[in-house]
Order: sequence, then C-alpha cells, then structure tokens
Amino acid sequence: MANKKNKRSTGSLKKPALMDIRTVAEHASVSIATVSRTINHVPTVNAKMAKRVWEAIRELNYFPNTQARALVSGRSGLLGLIVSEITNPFFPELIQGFEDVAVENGYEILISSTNYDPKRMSLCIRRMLERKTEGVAVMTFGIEEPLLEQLAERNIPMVFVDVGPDSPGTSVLKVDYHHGIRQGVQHLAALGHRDIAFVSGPARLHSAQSRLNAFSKSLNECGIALDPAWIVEGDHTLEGGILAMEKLLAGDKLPTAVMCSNDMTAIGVLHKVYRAGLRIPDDLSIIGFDDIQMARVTIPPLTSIQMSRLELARAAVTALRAHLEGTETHREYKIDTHLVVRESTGYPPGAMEHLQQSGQRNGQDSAVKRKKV
Amino acid sequence: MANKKNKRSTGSLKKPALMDIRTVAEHASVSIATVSRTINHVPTVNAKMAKRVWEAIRELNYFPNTQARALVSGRSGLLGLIVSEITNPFFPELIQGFEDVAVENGYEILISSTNYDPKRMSLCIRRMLERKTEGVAVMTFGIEEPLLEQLAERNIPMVFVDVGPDSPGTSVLKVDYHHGIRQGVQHLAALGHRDIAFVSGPARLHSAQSRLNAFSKSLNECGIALDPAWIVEGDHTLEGGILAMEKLLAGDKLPTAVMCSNDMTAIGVLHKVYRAGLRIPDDLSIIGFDDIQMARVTIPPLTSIQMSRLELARAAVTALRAHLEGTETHREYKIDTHLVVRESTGYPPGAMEHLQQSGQRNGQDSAVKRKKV
DNA sequence: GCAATCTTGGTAAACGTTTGCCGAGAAAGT
DNA sequence: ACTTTCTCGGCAAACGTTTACCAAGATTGC
Repeated sequence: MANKKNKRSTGSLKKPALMDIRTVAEHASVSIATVSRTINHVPTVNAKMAKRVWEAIRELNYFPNTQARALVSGRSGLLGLIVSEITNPFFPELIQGFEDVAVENGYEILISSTNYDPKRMSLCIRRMLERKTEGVAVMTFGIEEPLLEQLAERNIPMVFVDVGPDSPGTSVLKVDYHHGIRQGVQHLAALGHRDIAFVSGPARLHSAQSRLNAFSKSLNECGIALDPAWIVEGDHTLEGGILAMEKLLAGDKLPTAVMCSNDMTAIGVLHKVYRAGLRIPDDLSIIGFDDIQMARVTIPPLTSIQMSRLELARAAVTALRAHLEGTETHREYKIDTHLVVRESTGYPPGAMEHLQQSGQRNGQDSAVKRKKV
Repeated sequence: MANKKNKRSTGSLKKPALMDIRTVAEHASVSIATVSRTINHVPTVNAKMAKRVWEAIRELNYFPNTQARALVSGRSGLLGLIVSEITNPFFPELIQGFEDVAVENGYEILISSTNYDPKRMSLCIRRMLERKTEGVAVMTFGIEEPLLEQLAERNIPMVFVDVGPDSPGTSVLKVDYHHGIRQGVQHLAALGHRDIAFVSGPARLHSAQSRLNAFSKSLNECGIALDPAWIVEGDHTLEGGILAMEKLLAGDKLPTAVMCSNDMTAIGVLHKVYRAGLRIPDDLSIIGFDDIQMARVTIPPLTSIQMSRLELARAAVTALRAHLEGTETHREYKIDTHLVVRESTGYPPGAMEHLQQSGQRNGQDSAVKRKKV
C-alpha cells in the first residue's frame, strides 16, 4: 500500500486475456473490494476513487460476469416471460412492451415459447428455474398446474393471465373480455345484425373460452339468439380462420357477421371471404380480437377489440416487482378491452340497401355509415 | 462408506430449502462427484448408480444451477441472437427457426433487439458479453463495428448477414438477393412492365442497399431504364410503405409496378393503393420481399421474394457451432432467394386489356394469367 | 485365491463475484 | 499533537458447480 502510486498502470493498452475484477483493480490501483463497491454503487466510495475505477473499466472494456454475480448475490436480474407462440404478432408486441418495462425496472428478460405444446411448456418452466429468473410472467393463456408448483415451491413470484392460483406470490391479470366483446356485439346489433357467428380459439385455452363466453353472454344481453351451428372452433392461426370460414360457408345459412377470437383468425376469415367472392362489409361484417398492428392495413381495415399489450406488460412487471419487494402477496389486476371500429363492419346485406352505392367498394369512400360505440 | 446403505434416505418427502447437488447426493446416498458425473453423462458411472441419482433428482425436483455450472465450466450454453425489431413478422419467424435449431444442438438462446437504435445495439452487445453467450448471430442487417470488436476480442464466434469482417471466428451469411430480385424483375418484364418503382429500406441498412442494388442491376439486365424518381426510401415498416406509396401517387406519372424492400412495406403500399381506389394487380402490380406468413393472405395475396428463415437460422447455428468446435475459422454461407408468384402481379394497365373482365376483381377467378418464373 | 480392472468416494481447487470484518492510513476537528 | 471520523485495503467466506486426483472398494478374470 505504500507503493500504491507506482503500481498504477502507465496506461499501456495491452489487454490481458483474463478480464477480472482483479484486473480492473490493478489497472486502477485500487482493491477489488473498491471496484466491486463502485460497480454496485455503494455510497461510501468517494468520487475520486469511483472515477478512477470507472475509467479503468472503460479502458479495459471490462464488464462484470453476470453468472458469478448472480451466484453469490442470489439475484439473476432476470424476469421470465412465457408466451404461447412467437409467430402470432400479438406476442412480439407483448414481448416488446414487457422488455421495455422490465428494462425500465432494471431487469433483463428471458423469453420462452410453448407453441401450445405441454412438453415445451415444461421445458420453459425448466429454463426459468435453471436460469434462476426472479419472477415469471405466464402469458400463455393456458397453463399446466403441476409444473408451476415447482416455481411456487421456490417462492418465485408469478403472474398469470385470466386465471391462476390465488396463492401468495402470484397475481392474476384479469382481462375484461366482456367489456370489449359486448361493445363489439352491440356495435353489430346496432347496425342491424342478428345472425352473428363466432370463430373461437382452441377449446383448451382458457382465454379462448373466456372470449366465447363473453360473446355468448353479450348476445344474450342484446336479445339475440345463439345458434350453436355458428360457433366454430378455430385455433388462433390464419389457417384456422380460413378453415372456419369454409365451414361457415358450407352451412345452410350464412351469418351476416363473424366475430373472431383473435385477429389472425379474423384475417384468415377475411381472406376466405374474399376468395369466396363476397364483399366486406357489404356481404359480411367481421370483427377481430387483439387489434394487432396488421389490423389497420387489412383490406378493408379490421374492426377489432383491443387489449393493450403495454398495459398487460406493465401490469405484469408491476405485479412481479411488488412480489419481489414483498409489498404484496396476491392481487388481481384488471385489464380493459375496447372496441376499435374500422371498416370491416357495416350494415347487414339487405338492410339499408339504398345507402350502398354499388360501384364503390374501396375504403376511401365507402358509403356505409358506422357508429362509434 | 461402510455405512452407505444406512445413509440411504428412507424416502421422506420433505424437501429441504437448499436444493444442492449435495442434497441430491445425500438423498441418493452417493457422493456429489457421482451426481455431477451422472448429470453430465460421464460414461464411467454405472447404470444402477445413475438410476438412483436420477430418481433422487426427480423426487427432489432438483435441477442444476446454470450459473454455477457456467461459471466453472466456462460454457453458458447460450447462443445470442441480435435482431432489428421483434415486431416485424420476419424476425419472429427467424427467431423461431433459430431457437429450434439451437435447441437441436443443445443450446438455449438469448434474444435481443436493437430497434435500429445504435444505443440499444450497444446494450445488446453488452448483454451478450455479460451473459457470456458462446456465440452471437447478428441478424440486424446493419452493424456497428466498434462494439463488435469487444466480442471478437473475447474470441466469441459471430455470424453476420450480408456483410461482416472476414476475421477468424466470424462467418457471413451471404444472401443472394440478386437471384430472387432478378426473378421478380423478369417476372414483371415478362408481363410487360417497363415502369417499375422501388420502395427501398432505410439507406443505412446494408441489406436494404443490397436489395436496391440488386433491383437496379436486374432492371439493367432486362434493358429497362431506371427512373430515379421511382426509387423512394421506405423504412421497412407499414407506415413507411404507406408514405412511400403516397409519394409515388403524388408524382407526375405512375409506375405500373412497385417492388418493395420487404413485405411490411409492400403491405403498406398495398393498403395505400387500395385507399387510392386503384386495383391490384389491374392498375398496379406489387412485389414484396421476405415472404412472411402474412403475404399469403393479403388481398390480393402478395407476390414476394422468399428468403428462408429456417435456412438462415440453420446456417447461423451451423456456422457458430463450427467455430466453437474449431472446425472452421471463416466461411461464407450462401442463402438463396426466390420468387413466389401470387396474385399481386399481373399485366400492366392498358396491355392486354381484352383479357381483363372488368367486373371481376376478386382473386377466385382473376383472369390475369401469370407466368411462373 | 490372487492380480488386474473398473467404479466410486472424498477431497480440494477453481470459476468471478459479493460482502462482512478489521486494521491502517488520511483527513478533519479540537 | 491528539483524538475522532472516513475511507480503503486485505482477507476470507460464500455461492453451486465441475473436475482432477488418489485411494479404496467392488468386480472380474485367471
């Protein structure tokens, strides 16, 4: 310690292969304790020292080894996000939001997708456990209980969508499907639709069931009878939408409007309708769900029910943080949904025929009046 | 060791809070060395022992701590993937492929997106370094040299798209843009188009430049003059496509075909054309690039140039593995592109008018003949 | 029954940090 | 000049693994 000054590096820039905290300490002529304290912003280290340390870090391009740090501190700085499938545009938008909010809160994220496959789901959980995520958001809309117990056992906070255990350390994001879907149904009813079909999502997905239930309840509220033949099961994919619409087209009677469990399905339906030579919304109205970015540019632009990805992401991270800080044990967060009216919905065929100018089928000047619900 | 048998757990299922390798060893009445060897599939451990160990692991729901393992072994089991933006459907499809191939090869992946922001790019690199990824695929189509040096310094294998250093430990995935784009231009030329516009990507993106160059070269090959006014810069987003088409519409003369630097742009263009009341392909032909899933269901379905995400992903992982195993120092991988003809391309207006039946604008029976190039 | 071979256990070092403790200087106040 | 207060350095333990080593036990071959 007497020769502190002479030990000080002369600034030779040859970088050692080993880039320890030790290397930094030597280079800055301080102890490793000081370097560690500097990096971790311990307030007792004075400004001069800190500056020297940061300079050394910069010169050497040093950065701490996350796993060593996590190992000893017990904090990995990771928040896990389990999604259903990454190729459904809804999820990238969600991931983006989740990442942004997580980073705001000083976390990094670990993404894993289940592809609706229980085997992959267990792999996802395993990853989360192995990488020691501090909290996990399960956004897969269909959960496997037994595996999640392992997370609960280790006291890892979790947040679920729609449905989840009310055990301490877990929160649930309750999406108010009914609000948006009722708006959608009312919108259709106000336009005069009575024959409304629904293309659902996979039956085993809780969120899909919730949407279907909300639809059926909303129909009821509007005093419209539900024809079981017009409930057709899709799978939340483009192909599923196409297939579902094919089934509908093959039926005895065509509905005047189709509501879909998600936008991918709706786009599939839209496409099939186009293929069938029918016009939207003149011959058939379509409503989607999710309001993905693409919904704005379909032809015609898709009326859809929005569920805010950012709100979902923010609530998820907020819930996780609250658990990590021990502020809360269990809470439910309400996530709102609401209708966004675009041009895929209009009067049912036959009604108000006089309002429709036959030659104009492009969106620029469609004569179909719409009512903002 | 004399009392091995008595030490054997009686199967009491109370799980200790600490879930060490030590706990497993005790529970299975073996040494930690044996547990470690079992987990790592060291061949010398015999079947009986291994079975006992696996049972204990199963009973305790034990799983090794990845960071401790990584710390000592120097292998994190992570492959990094840096993408431009996750909300452009091209990338989720790529990520999916990359993950699948990585998992096949025993790796997990760490995704980071730059959002075309150099600051975020440096965060991405930092993450990759901190988490000690064993290799990094830079799929951002626009790279920042100085930061990548840090990866190179640490001998972390890298793979780039289109352009990258030819230094050892890095490979480049050379996408043959020209092949697909020439097919596209030839396809248009064969249909009779001479007035072909191009909506490019962001100028600073190398891949966008390559596409533009390939277009200009292909035009030349077909003996078509390039009108600079018909090269308009987009940004690879939907909005960019809409804006670009607006510019084109505002020009003195309209092209008969528009080729786009990616599908998102093309969909934006498609939408704007629809808004303008023009028909596709009757009034204007459109070709996209990437062939994202959505291209199949646009109205009309989009003729696009495909670049296989799976091929890209597979080549990336293959290259990374080759570097990790020391099999190779530097190599270039060719990635092919090819035209997929759908219905957004047809004869230019005026030409072969007699073939077009005015009333039929739906895809089911469009009279426009197409030629598979 | 003896030697050769194969497995296993115990031990310990290592990976790169964090963190608590204590003593040694330095700076500051009296 | 002497005490008090700060700040830093050195040290060491810990985090949960892997892995090399050697000795001991079990198994096999003869």
